[in-house]
Amino acid sequence: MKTKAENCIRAFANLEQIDDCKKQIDAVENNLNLMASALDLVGNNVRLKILYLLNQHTNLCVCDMSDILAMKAPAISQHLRKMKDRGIINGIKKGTLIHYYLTAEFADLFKDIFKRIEKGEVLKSIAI
Amino acid sequence: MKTKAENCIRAFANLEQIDDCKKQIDAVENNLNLMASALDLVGNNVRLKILYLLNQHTNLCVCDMSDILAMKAPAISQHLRKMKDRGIINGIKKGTLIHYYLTAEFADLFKDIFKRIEKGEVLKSIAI
DNA sequence: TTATTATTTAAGCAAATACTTAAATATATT
DNA sequence: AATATATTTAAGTATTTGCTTAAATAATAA
Repeated sequence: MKTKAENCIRAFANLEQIDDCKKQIDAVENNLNLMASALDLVGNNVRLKILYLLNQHTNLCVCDMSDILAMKAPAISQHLRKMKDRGIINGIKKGTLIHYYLTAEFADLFKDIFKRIEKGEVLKSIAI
Repeated sequence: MKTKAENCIRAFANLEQIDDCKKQIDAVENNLNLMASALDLVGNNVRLKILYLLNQHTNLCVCDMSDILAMKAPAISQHLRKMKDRGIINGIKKGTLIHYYLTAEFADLFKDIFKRIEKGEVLKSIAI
């Protein structure tokens, strides 16, 4: 059944297109939410730097990263927990240290992004 | 010159690695910030849905999207402005309507992401 | 002109975010 | 056992975010 337009009250509104769009979103809504959530997780200065480092080093601990990024350990730890909870990184205990590493699935999903970062192929036009 | 470690005070800390990491980040810091900023912009439920729609339709106006996503027009408008300010979308006036569309640069950067959304190839492991 | 529709802007607010400091926990060393 | 180091957790706070409503602006139609 076709749902009525609530906001587009102009006579020539393309109600069929609006309806099609609703269906298109519906069909992949869960994927869209998952992807948005993943992009949001990675779309943070500190977290992206951590991930960039972990993509090249597999034996970094919290205090290493704390030194590298010039931030307090709890701040780093909280970012790491957030990423670990979401399954994009993992850690193994080495004595009192914990070495963090990227999960294979995430490393694969973001290998192009990392390449672009190295080549400077980010959006030229984007203004922060 | 080698900078001293502030947080890693353990005897066997790998100061050279820490220093290398600092240099690696330094070398691409601007790219990292740009990319994080772009990912953050797109990493929002509503904005990603808008972009997904604009990737398939080039003649949607604010009130269309307002209907499709069941949100008030100002909310949509504010998201659009944010994306327009950052140069990933643009709009052309058609009478009282404004048709929004993706910039070519953004459409190219995110075509893989859109494909993944359609195929359901998002991170399987990620938990929202 | 007046009325209508679409859009933007502004102001206000609740929720989320990212840091801080201080305290708790875990492991290793003396 | 006592100390030291690394990490996490908890609590507090300032900033940011995304929505809401109401008002302003723009363009068209009657």
